[in-house]
Amino acid sequence: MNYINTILPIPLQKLFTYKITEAEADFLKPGMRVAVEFGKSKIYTALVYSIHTIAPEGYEAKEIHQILDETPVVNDIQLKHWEWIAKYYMCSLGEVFRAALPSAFLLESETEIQAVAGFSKENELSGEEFLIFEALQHQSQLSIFKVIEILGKKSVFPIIKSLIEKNVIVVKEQIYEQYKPKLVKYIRLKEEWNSNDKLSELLETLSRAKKQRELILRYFQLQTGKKPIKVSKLQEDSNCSLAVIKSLVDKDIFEYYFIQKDRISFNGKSSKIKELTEHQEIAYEAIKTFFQTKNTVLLKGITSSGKTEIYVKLIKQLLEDGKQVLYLLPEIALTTQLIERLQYYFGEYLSVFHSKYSMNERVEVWNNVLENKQKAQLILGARSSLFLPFSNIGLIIVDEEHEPSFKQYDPAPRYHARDAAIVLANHHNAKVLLGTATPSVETYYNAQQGKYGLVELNRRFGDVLLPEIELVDIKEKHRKKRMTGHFSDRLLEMMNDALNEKEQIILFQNRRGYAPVVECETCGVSPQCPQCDVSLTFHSFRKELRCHYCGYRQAMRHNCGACGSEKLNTKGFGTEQIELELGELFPNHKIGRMDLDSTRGKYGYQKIIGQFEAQEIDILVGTQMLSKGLDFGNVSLVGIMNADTMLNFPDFRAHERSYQLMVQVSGRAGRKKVRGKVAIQTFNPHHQILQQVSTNSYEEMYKEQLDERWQYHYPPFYRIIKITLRHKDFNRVDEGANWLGKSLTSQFKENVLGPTTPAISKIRNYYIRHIIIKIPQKQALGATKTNILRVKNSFQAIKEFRPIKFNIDVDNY
DNA sequence: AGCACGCCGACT
DNA sequence: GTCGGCGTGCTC
Repeated sequence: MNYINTILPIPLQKLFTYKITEAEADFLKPGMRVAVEFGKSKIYTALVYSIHTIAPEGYEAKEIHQILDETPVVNDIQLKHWEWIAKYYMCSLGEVFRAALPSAFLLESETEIQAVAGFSKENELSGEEFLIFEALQHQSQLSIFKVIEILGKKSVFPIIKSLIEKNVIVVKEQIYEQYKPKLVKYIRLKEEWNSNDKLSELLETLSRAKKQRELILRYFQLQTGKKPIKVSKLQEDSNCSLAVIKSLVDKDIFEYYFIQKDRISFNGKSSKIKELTEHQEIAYEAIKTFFQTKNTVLLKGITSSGKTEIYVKLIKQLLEDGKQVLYLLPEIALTTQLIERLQYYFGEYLSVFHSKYSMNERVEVWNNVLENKQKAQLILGARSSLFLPFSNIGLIIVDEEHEPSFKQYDPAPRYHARDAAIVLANHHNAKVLLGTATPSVETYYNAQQGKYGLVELNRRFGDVLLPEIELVDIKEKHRKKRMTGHFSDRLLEMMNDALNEKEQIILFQNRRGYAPVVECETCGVSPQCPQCDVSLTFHSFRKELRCHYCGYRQAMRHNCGACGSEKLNTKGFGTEQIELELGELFPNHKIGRMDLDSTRGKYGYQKIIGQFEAQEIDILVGTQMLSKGLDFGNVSLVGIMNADTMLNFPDFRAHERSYQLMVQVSGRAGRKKVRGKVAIQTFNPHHQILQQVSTNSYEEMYKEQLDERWQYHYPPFYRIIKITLRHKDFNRVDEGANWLGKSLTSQFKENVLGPTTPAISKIRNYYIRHIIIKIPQKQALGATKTNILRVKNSFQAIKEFRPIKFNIDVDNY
């Protein structure tokens, strides 16, 4: 007997064994997909993990339903990498599988019912059964969804069951492959007309059809280009209707044919690579030298120092060596600006992989990488492109290495793309280049320790000076009544200067400080979300209150829900309000806003950037999004509205993050020619991080942060694993968390923190508890994880605790 | 994770 | 008396 072990896209640790025939055993290889029945009625896409002849004990293996691939869609290196991810990040292989494959590869099954021919005892059916029976007389099959619709209720299964028993219907699983190749319709002359002397004969026959004759002539004109002719093109050029073309096809003169088209195609020319400046050249050589002895190199180059040019030169060399290159960057930095720039150099080798791409587009990129096609030699993508089926990577670039968005938080696998990339590169024997102006403390530590090579680039391109940073004390400005709304007189003065010079301005308002909370002036109560432990935020656009955690919304009310007072005040400020204030302060200038709300949709965001680039917008207000990868030549002033909200955020990385964010945002100022200016408004200008930002002292910031990390047992000295418990019943999570806390403490002693209640203690009606486990460097990581899993098992053996949702997040930073 | 099975309350 | 609530246990 032959069997396969398969990975199913579910969070279960085990592999599942299915029976296959001998022929199937010969055909199947690890990495191919099969459709299998799982449970009573569900069909899943499973991935073949191994093929063997060992019969499982204790149960009878089911047969597979169908083989879905001719050749593997996942290769051995990927499987090895998945196993590392599952083990390191403490999740199941199934969860990695689900995250890795484009959703179109995970086919969906849908149950359909069909009538059994010849059933006539209609009077034996109940009313509802009859409804279904009758519907099936008009349609050959019905989906369960339709049945629900017809009966107007959710629990239709008993009725379907009874109909099956009475032999009225049968159930059929309909499987859909979601990927459809895109076909383009072309047209050509039928073979028999394809010679010169036939042409006159042809025109003769059509002597009475003027339009058709014109069309033929136009066709010949187009044909001289020797390229296939699209139907749409012919139609457009000839100005004829489709009917004319169709009648020629009907007359057997033309025929249609189809060519499978890639949705993502590049049409343009690539061009020569720019010469590197002297400093870039030195950095480039240093990187190459390090690569001889180190697998990972950190390129620490200040903003606007031209890191991209160095990447480009490295990529070029790798491509010439016939290697694949993966260029990872945070989603928000994946802007058209950068894509265009790289397309300019590597057009025909480049594919982009992006969550905003459609399912079909993603499958195409996947297949191109799998087949190692020319256009998939360089992949530009966000963290999930790590899962593409590379066979021959030579280099992985992780740009903006410090970006927190490289870490996936939910759902599992909770992996960090930078760290997973380093492991992936090892599997490929490839190199990793981490690039950033502001390395994360962990990475810089690794570089200092000699684990990574370190290359610095401290000159801006064209030797433009770093922006001049000014701290504005708004506490004092408030006291002296020099504030207009949220703007200090100093910031306004600088803005006026810039506008007079016809230069553009970026104002940065951190998302954390976004929430404009409504508060009653009489009793101090502000409206809360009924499902989460947060205040609702006010959105003036729709005059409503919203919860950012669950999406709950309600109309803005005019009196306080607690005391009835009509004195409601909006506290806090967000991008929206800044935009409003700007409208009053600068009525003659165009103002744009960029945040999650204003950039919905695939192009919403490009549109705003486009307008700003074209200098149609003078002042752009925005959140974090603004700090990444955007390059605007005419921006001379950057204003940070309030630096304190981010500094005071309760997280051991708050200071590091604030530093990074402020430096990145400041980097938007004065990228060409003139030296830019940055104004940072704060209540606390003596804060050491602000001082470090204004004097550009990364080293000092790093040392200070590292000291704190050492003192308080944080990474890179200790590793952190965070456990989250969630349940709708407050007492149950509370008891569960206490039990778990005790149990873990008996294992790991003082290295267990908590259980703690997070600042937002309830989301979507689920109460939350956190427990943090710190792991000293000398403590074995693998053994620690095994121990944690053991405790988890005994936790879940207690039946009151079993319904509590249990998440493990390894390296939750 | 889904999903079916099974055992208790509020309705035709 | 049924419908439907969600606790429990299993899935090759």
